[in-house]
Amino acid sequence: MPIKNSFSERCYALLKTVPKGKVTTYQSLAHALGTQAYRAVGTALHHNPYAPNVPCHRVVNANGDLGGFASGPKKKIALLRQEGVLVKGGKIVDFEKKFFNCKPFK
DNA sequence: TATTTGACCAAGA
DNA sequence: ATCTTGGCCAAAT
Repeated sequence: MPIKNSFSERCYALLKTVPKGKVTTYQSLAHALGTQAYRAVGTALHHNPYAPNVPCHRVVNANGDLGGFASGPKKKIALLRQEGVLVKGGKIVDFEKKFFNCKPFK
């Protein structure tokens, strides 16, 4: 019973569309999904049942801060670094350049 | 069904 | 600049 049309599933689907080397925000994801539930997005990603399949490390806070990560912030920084996104002092370097605004999800 | 919680955000002090 | 407060909405209990 694979296909579940829950809010979380939509988050993952949309998140998979974020290109490598870019980051998005919880707010952008939620807004693209047609809701204001930034927090619900965070909750969904924390569960993260599609672990490596979904690039949950590309999601950061709207103010350019690193945000959270289930396996610890170090891991998240390392993954971002591999994709060319640098993190300094818990902040995304050149956040505005790396930011990817999600398009509305059908 | 109701209450609580959370990988958030924005505004105020 | 930091800290507190209120608000948003889905998922878990």
